[in-house]
Amino acid sequence: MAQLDQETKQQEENSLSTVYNPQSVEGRIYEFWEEGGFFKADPDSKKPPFSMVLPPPNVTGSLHLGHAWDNTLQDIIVRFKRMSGFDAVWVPGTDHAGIATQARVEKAIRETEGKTRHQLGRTEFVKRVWDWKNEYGHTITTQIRALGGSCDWSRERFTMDDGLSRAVREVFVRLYDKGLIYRGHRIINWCPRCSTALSDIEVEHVDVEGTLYHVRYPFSDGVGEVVVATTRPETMFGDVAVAVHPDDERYQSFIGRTLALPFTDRQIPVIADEYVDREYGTGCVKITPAHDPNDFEVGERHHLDQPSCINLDGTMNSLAGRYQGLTREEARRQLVEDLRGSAYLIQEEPLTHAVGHCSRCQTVVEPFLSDQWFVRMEPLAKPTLEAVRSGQLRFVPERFEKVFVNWMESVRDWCISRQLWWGHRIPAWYCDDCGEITVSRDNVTECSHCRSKSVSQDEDVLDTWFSSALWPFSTMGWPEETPDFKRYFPTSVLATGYDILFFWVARMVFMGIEFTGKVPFRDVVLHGLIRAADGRKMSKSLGNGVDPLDVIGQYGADALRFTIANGTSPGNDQRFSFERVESSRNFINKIWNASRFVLMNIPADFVPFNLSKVPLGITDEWILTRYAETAREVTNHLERYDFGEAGRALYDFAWDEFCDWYIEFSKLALYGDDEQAKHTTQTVLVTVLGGLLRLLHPIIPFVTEEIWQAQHGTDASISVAPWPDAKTMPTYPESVSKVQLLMEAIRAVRNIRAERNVAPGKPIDLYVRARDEDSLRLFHSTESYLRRFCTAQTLTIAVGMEAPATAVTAVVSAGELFVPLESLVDLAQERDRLTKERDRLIQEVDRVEKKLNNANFVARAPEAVVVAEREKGKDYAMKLFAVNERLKALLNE
RNA sequence: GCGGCUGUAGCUCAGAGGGAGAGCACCACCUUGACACGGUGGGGGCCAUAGGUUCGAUUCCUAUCAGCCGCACCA
Repeated sequence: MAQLDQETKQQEENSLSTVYNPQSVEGRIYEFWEEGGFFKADPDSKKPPFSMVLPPPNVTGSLHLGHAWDNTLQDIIVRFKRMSGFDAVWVPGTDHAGIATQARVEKAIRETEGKTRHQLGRTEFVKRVWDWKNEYGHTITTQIRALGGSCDWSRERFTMDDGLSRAVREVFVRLYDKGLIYRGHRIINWCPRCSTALSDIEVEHVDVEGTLYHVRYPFSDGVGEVVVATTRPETMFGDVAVAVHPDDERYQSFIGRTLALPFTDRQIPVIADEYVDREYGTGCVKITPAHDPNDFEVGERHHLDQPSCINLDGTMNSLAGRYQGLTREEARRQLVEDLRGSAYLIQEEPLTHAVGHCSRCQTVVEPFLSDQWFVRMEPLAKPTLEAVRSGQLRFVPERFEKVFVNWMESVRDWCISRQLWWGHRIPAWYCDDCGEITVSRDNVTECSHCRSKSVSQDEDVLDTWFSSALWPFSTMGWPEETPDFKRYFPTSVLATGYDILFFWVARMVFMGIEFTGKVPFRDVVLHGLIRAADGRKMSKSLGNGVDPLDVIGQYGADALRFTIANGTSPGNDQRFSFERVESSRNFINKIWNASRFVLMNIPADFVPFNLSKVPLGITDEWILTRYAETAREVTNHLERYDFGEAGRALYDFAWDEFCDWYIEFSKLALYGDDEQAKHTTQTVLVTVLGGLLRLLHPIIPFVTEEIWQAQHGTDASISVAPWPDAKTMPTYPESVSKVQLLMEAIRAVRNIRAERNVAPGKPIDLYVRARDEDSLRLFHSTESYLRRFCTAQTLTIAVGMEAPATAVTAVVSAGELFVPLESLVDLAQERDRLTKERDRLIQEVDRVEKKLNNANFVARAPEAVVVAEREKGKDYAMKLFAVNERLKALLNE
């Protein structure tokens, strides 16, 4: 045992290990890349530029599979472009993620010191967040490295960097000056738990089982009543009116009368407004302007008060009388009970309705009336829609254009102020003396209107997406006209998940157009969501999340990347399963071992032939052709962002054709006596492997680099090796069809062996009846392959030979193969076999004949299709004839 | 309500106007001088349903059914 261990160890030291071990490779390779500066862009380069920005992840977050997905796709793109001769830059960076980061640091401080942020004070708290960022802010960028991301780290940015913060202020001031940013007293979405305003898209509408309460509001004079229907009775303390439709005949006489609001001493009028739907509920709507956006508008029209009855923390205020201090939920429960008891409540109707929830913490959002900052969207949306319609912005897959346009067309003003401490503070100062607002790029010490020194800055910060929206140009140095900005903006491609199409992509587009006059990227590549193996969303609460770092640790980054890339079909979700990662790992191991084989069979001082100057065998020509075709396909797929298809083409070529067939074919020459043929084969092996590695490199960068190093020494990196250019590669279609015939024959014999339980190693006598002179030449020229792959001790090839007695027959396109068996051939079994084959062929022949007999088909189908169909027909007919002959012979025995 | 996606082998999913594919699983055989994370051979599918376009539809169009996702909501 000890000896064996030692042997294995020695073996590993001497040559590449038989099992690829990513853990011992990937870290070293990434360091090599980073130290070599291979990913650094060069603005002075003569190459054409290609640029991308990384969607900035949360600086204090850690990598999840969604990141892994778009990072992998982006890395594939940028590596492909870099190898294709572009000065490619991929700008990385992180996002300050206002709410998430603040909440996280608050929690940490609460747990360690038992203090709230208010106890620490704003300055101290912000300092703590920076400390946190400095300590944990490298986690995610380290993880992107572990994944193999070929980012230009010298250009790394953070949304709260000085430069980017300057860009934020510049944008704010310019929009304010143009009237595109304003401060307004409006109903916004308020999250009582995060205690901040949210934008419309940060609210998720979830269907909830609720109740429609029918509540009696008596008239003040004691004569009669109206019945209002509401899902939120607790807001009645903020009611200022009850509205009915002006044309509603039932309620004409009510309009203008006064109601006594139950449980209060307040009197509210009945008003008429067309907003009311006569069909819904009772046709009487209580109007609560401070707690409902529609009511707010009704209130504005009728110049009504806007009293709030709920505090920012979600509890009831003094207007709610004895319910003061209760939470919204408790107040509702209590109130409903009291209403029941007091006979105000006349009906409770179950109702499913959509209720807004905070997308971050799932708390029910409170529509709240407050002063907030908004971006006026209409003037920004217009040029954006124009850019999409004119094709300056391309979506992959296309269908997202429609989604994007729909959203843009109906977008409402964007609430950008957040009641947080972590973020870009709004550059607006209020004057205590004249009450005017001063908005400025620089910090303000005196009011620009009245010169008063008594000014104070707005307490709020901006929505994190406000700074993310500037990312493609703020990272390039804007508003300065830096060399990077001039060369790399607008960027070439943006790749991200469709879940942030509105949050991020849309906003980058209109900000880009507004401030640079350009769409910030040409192509938007959108991928879906990674789901758990059972198809459910991965989530913390379900505990079914998979940590990409665990996957990398277990299987290697390449396996994860290959899995994700191969699972990508444009715009669709994919399920993650370890079975698929395993199969990727196996593929990588296959590449590793194929490479080992090639390296083992090439002398250290090997000088390859010039393949255009030496005679090639048909298998050489075949694999070179298939290599060229694969290179062309993969290139096309990558250019169209068809990552899954690219991966599949490579998988099939590498495994089925290069490994299973060519490497096996090559052994004949490698272990043979013909030095010239051996050298040719070695050259082909090296050529195809080298090309294959380069084609694979964007998807699985580590293993391909490791092999490349073993093959070429350590001076250069495959990451900057030239992309295989299919246009310059010769192809040999004739050899391809010949090798196909050869493979068909080999498979047929293997099939006979398997069916007849003839051990693969057991030699047979093989008789080959060639169909014609061409086939005869083919079989003769491939004799050595037939012998080896059929394990034939004797091989007899002829046209028109007599079938040997007691032989099993296989009919192939180039002729018939006879394998005489020592044991008696079971005639019945053989007849069954051939009869099955005959039936299949008859079907095929019928199908083809039907087609060819159809005059319309021959007249209207493309010439090539008709020709191909005729060829097929001939092939089937010949095979059928041969099978029938053989059956006849068997019946005579 | 409006919009979109998905429905193909037991499972997960590709695919393309002209002979149904992969991975995993399954069956049989094989340690053959790169690889058992391997090799060889094999079984398995009216490509959701109904119409239409077409010489030809699993693929394009329409409708239906089923599942999923956005957006908008009348309390």
